[in-house]
Amino acid sequence: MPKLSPSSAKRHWLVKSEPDVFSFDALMSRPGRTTHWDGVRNYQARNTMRDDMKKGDLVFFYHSSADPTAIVGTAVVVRAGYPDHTAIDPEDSHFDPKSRKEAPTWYMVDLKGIEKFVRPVTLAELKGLHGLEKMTLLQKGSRLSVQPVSPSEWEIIYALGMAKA
DNA sequence: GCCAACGTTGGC
DNA sequence: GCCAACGTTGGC
Repeated sequence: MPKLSPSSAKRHWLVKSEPDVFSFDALMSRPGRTTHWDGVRNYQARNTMRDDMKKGDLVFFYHSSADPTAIVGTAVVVRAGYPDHTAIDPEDSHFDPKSRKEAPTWYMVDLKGIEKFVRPVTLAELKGLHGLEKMTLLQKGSRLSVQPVSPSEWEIIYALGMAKA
Protein backbone atom coordinates (compact mmCIF):
# COMPACT_ATOMS: atom_id res chain seq x y z
CA MET A 1 0.00 0.00 0.00
CA PRO A 2 1.23 3.49 -0.77
CA LYS A 3 1.73 5.77 2.16
CA LEU A 4 -1.41 7.64 3.06
CA SER A 5 -1.29 10.99 1.33
CA PRO A 6 -1.81 14.24 3.23
CA SER A 7 -5.13 16.01 3.15
CA SER A 8 -4.39 17.55 -0.22
CA ALA A 9 -2.50 16.18 -3.17
CA LYS A 10 0.93 17.44 -4.00
CA ARG A 11 0.81 20.33 -6.40
CA HIS A 12 3.23 21.72 -8.93
CA TRP A 13 4.47 25.24 -9.50
CA LEU A 14 6.87 27.31 -11.54
CA VAL A 15 9.03 30.16 -10.29
CA LYS A 16 10.89 32.64 -12.45
CA SER A 17 14.27 34.13 -11.74
CA GLU A 18 16.72 36.14 -13.77
CA PRO A 19 19.89 34.06 -13.75
CA ASP A 20 22.00 37.22 -13.54
CA VAL A 21 20.28 37.86 -10.20
CA PHE A 22 19.78 34.34 -8.86
CA SER A 23 20.38 31.32 -11.06
CA PHE A 24 19.50 27.67 -10.54
CA ASP A 25 23.20 26.93 -10.10
CA ALA A 26 23.27 29.59 -7.38
CA LEU A 27 20.44 27.76 -5.63
CA MET A 28 22.29 24.46 -5.86
CA SER A 29 25.39 26.11 -4.40
CA ARG A 30 23.65 27.38 -1.31
CA PRO A 31 23.92 25.64 2.05
CA GLY A 32 21.37 22.86 1.97
CA ARG A 33 20.59 23.88 -1.63
CA THR A 34 17.90 25.99 0.05
CA THR A 35 16.81 29.62 -0.15
CA HIS A 36 14.03 32.01 0.86
CA TRP A 37 11.99 32.95 -2.19
CA ASP A 38 11.81 36.55 -1.05
CA GLY A 39 11.14 39.78 -2.85
CA VAL A 40 7.95 38.82 -4.69
CA ARG A 41 5.81 41.96 -4.82
CA ASN A 42 2.79 40.89 -6.81
CA TYR A 43 -0.47 40.10 -5.05
CA GLN A 44 -1.43 37.08 -7.10
CA ALA A 45 1.98 35.50 -6.64
CA ARG A 46 1.80 36.45 -2.97
CA ASN A 47 -1.51 34.67 -2.59
CA THR A 48 -0.09 31.55 -4.21
CA MET A 49 2.83 31.46 -1.79
CA ARG A 50 0.80 32.37 1.27
CA ASP A 51 -2.18 30.11 0.64
CA ASP A 52 -1.39 27.35 -1.82
CA MET A 53 2.24 26.26 -1.83
CA LYS A 54 2.74 23.46 0.65
CA LYS A 55 5.76 21.59 1.93
CA GLY A 56 6.57 18.83 -0.53
CA ASP A 57 5.11 20.56 -3.59
CA LEU A 58 7.38 20.40 -6.62
CA VAL A 59 8.62 23.46 -8.48
CA PHE A 60 10.11 24.16 -11.88
CA PHE A 61 12.88 26.76 -11.89
CA TYR A 62 12.63 29.06 -14.91
CA HIS A 63 15.27 31.47 -16.15
CA SER A 64 13.71 34.70 -17.44
CA SER A 65 15.51 37.46 -19.30
CA ALA A 66 18.11 34.88 -20.18
CA ASP A 67 19.61 33.28 -23.26
CA PRO A 68 17.86 31.05 -23.67
CA THR A 69 14.79 31.56 -21.53
CA ALA A 70 14.15 28.08 -20.21
CA ILE A 71 13.15 25.74 -17.42
CA VAL A 72 16.45 24.50 -16.06
CA GLY A 73 15.73 22.36 -13.03
CA THR A 74 13.45 21.30 -10.21
CA ALA A 75 13.03 22.27 -6.58
CA VAL A 76 10.79 21.34 -3.68
CA VAL A 77 8.92 23.52 -1.21
CA VAL A 78 10.53 22.88 2.17
CA ARG A 79 8.63 25.56 4.07
CA ALA A 80 5.13 26.82 3.27
CA GLY A 81 4.25 30.52 3.14
CA TYR A 82 5.46 32.82 5.91
CA PRO A 83 6.07 36.57 6.11
CA ASP A 84 8.79 38.01 3.87
CA HIS A 85 11.07 39.83 6.29
CA THR A 86 12.72 41.81 3.49
CA ALA A 87 9.51 43.85 3.21
CA ILE A 88 9.96 45.34 6.68
CA ASP A 89 13.69 46.00 6.45
CA PRO A 90 14.27 49.63 5.39
CA GLU A 91 17.77 48.71 4.29
CA ASP A 92 16.53 46.06 1.88
CA SER A 93 15.88 46.83 -1.78
CA HIS A 94 12.52 45.04 -1.46
CA PHE A 95 11.41 47.20 1.48
CA ASP A 96 7.73 48.13 1.38
CA PRO A 97 6.63 50.78 3.88
CA LYS A 98 3.03 49.53 3.68
CA SER A 99 4.02 46.18 5.17
CA ARG A 100 4.23 45.89 8.95
CA LYS A 101 5.48 43.13 11.16
CA GLU A 102 2.10 42.71 12.86
CA ALA A 103 0.26 42.69 9.53
CA PRO A 104 2.59 41.43 6.82
CA THR A 105 1.71 42.28 3.26
CA TRP A 106 4.23 39.99 1.59
CA TYR A 107 5.00 36.30 1.97
CA MET A 108 7.65 33.88 0.83
CA VAL A 109 8.37 30.16 0.84
CA ASP A 110 11.59 28.21 1.21
CA LEU A 111 12.77 26.20 -1.80
CA LYS A 112 15.33 23.44 -1.98
CA GLY A 113 16.95 22.57 -5.30
CA ILE A 114 16.52 18.95 -6.35
CA GLU A 115 17.75 18.23 -9.87
CA LYS A 116 19.31 20.24 -12.61
CA PHE A 117 17.82 19.27 -15.95
CA VAL A 118 20.05 17.25 -18.26
CA ARG A 119 19.19 19.97 -20.78
CA PRO A 120 17.21 23.20 -20.50
CA VAL A 121 13.67 23.07 -21.85
CA THR A 122 13.40 26.38 -23.63
CA LEU A 123 10.42 28.66 -23.90
CA ALA A 124 10.60 28.35 -27.67
CA GLU A 125 10.34 24.58 -27.37
CA LEU A 126 7.51 24.72 -24.83
CA LYS A 127 5.46 26.84 -27.22
CA GLY A 128 5.35 24.04 -29.76
CA LEU A 129 4.42 21.17 -27.47
CA HIS A 130 1.03 19.53 -27.47
CA GLY A 131 -0.53 19.41 -24.05
CA LEU A 132 0.86 22.75 -22.91
CA GLU A 133 -1.64 24.98 -24.68
CA LYS A 134 -3.17 26.07 -21.39
CA MET A 135 0.03 26.41 -19.42
CA THR A 136 0.10 29.69 -17.49
CA LEU A 137 3.64 30.47 -18.63
CA LEU A 138 2.56 30.39 -22.25
CA GLN A 139 -0.49 32.63 -21.98
CA LYS A 140 -0.20 35.94 -23.76
CA GLY A 141 0.94 38.69 -21.46
CA SER A 142 1.57 36.28 -18.57
CA ARG A 143 4.08 37.83 -16.18
CA LEU A 144 3.39 35.95 -12.98
CA SER A 145 6.65 35.08 -11.26
CA VAL A 146 5.05 32.29 -9.20
CA GLN A 147 2.47 30.26 -11.05
CA PRO A 148 0.73 26.87 -11.17
CA VAL A 149 1.71 23.92 -13.34
CA SER A 150 -0.75 21.08 -13.92
CA PRO A 151 0.28 17.46 -13.30
CA SER A 152 0.20 16.66 -17.01
CA GLU A 153 2.24 19.75 -17.86
CA TRP A 154 4.74 18.71 -15.23
CA GLU A 155 5.05 15.20 -16.70
CA ILE A 156 5.61 16.42 -20.25
CA ILE A 157 8.27 18.94 -19.30
CA TYR A 158 10.03 16.84 -16.68
CA ALA A 159 10.42 13.96 -19.13
CA LEU A 160 12.08 16.27 -21.64
CA GLY A 161 14.34 17.93 -19.11
CA MET A 162 15.60 14.68 -17.65
CA ALA A 163 15.86 12.71 -20.89
CA LYS A 164 19.33 11.73 -21.98
CA ALA A 165 20.06 13.68 -25.13
C1' DG B 1 17.25 48.69 -26.62
C1' DC B 2 12.47 48.36 -27.85
C1' DC B 3 7.99 47.82 -26.68
C1' DA B 4 3.62 45.17 -25.46
C1' DA B 5 1.19 43.83 -21.59
C1' DC B 6 0.20 44.21 -17.03
C1' DG B 7 -0.33 46.18 -12.19
C1' DT B 8 -0.50 50.17 -9.25
C1' DT B 9 -1.26 54.91 -8.09
C1' DG B 10 -3.65 58.96 -7.68
C1' DG B 11 -6.48 62.91 -9.51
C1' DC B 12 -11.03 63.85 -10.26
C1' DG C 1 -15.43 54.33 -9.45
C1' DC C 2 -13.10 55.74 -13.64
C1' DC C 3 -9.10 56.03 -16.12
C1' DA C 4 -4.66 58.30 -17.46
C1' DA C 5 -0.02 58.15 -16.15
C1' DC C 6 3.57 55.69 -14.62
C1' DG C 7 6.62 51.76 -13.37
C1' DT C 8 7.76 46.95 -14.10
C1' DT C 9 8.20 42.56 -16.45
C1' DG C 10 10.14 40.01 -19.79
C1' DG C 11 10.35 38.38 -24.71
C1' DC C 12 12.53 39.54 -28.74
